Amino acid sequence: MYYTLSVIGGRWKLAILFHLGREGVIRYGQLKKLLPPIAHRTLSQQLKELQLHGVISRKQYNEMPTKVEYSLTKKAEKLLSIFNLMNQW
Amino acid sequence: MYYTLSVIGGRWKLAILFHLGREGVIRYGQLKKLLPPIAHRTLSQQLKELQLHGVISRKQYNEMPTKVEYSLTKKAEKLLSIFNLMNQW
DNA sequence: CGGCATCCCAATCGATACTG
DNA sequence: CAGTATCGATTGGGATGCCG
Repeated sequence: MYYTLSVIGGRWKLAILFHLGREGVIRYGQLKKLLPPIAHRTLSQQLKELQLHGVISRKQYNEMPTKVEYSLTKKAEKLLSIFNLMNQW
Repeated sequence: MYYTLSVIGGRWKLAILFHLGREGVIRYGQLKKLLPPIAHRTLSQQLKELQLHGVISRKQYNEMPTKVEYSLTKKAEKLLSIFNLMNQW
């Protein structure tokens, strides 16, 4: 319960998870466009925290220019029902 | 969704709602004992915010010494299923 | 007993700039 | 394109003390 809040409780966490849920796989830049006016540093940071909590996964392609894709993990998908309840409330 | 988080997102909000759910009606001092090491000012503040969001109700008795009781509103009871999901997650 | 005001520190987040 | 470092502004909440 407190754990759950610690995972989704950040300023942008819900929005990030929500968009990942809708888009499936998404690149960093795309995500940033969906979330204005989030700051670059802030998005990176929140993504990193979500990774550490194991709710999103990160896939990096070593091309130039860089390409990084994010998606939800299985663990995160179980959160979706909580989001639904929140929406209804 | 963001609204829900804004209501329950405080440092102690979940704990307060949780205890109110278990105890039903509870006095300020009792609640404080259940929540150490919360600061006096902090508890007052969080309770006030919860009131403003309409999830708890406050009943004051004009006795000496003062007596104030808190309880959940109907609105708050609908949150309980969300808490359950969070617990399972 | 419970609420409110004041002061203050720590965590959080944004703006900006540099890196590969 | 994406990540990291630095700095500054904002904010949440803790300590303390006064009030009815």
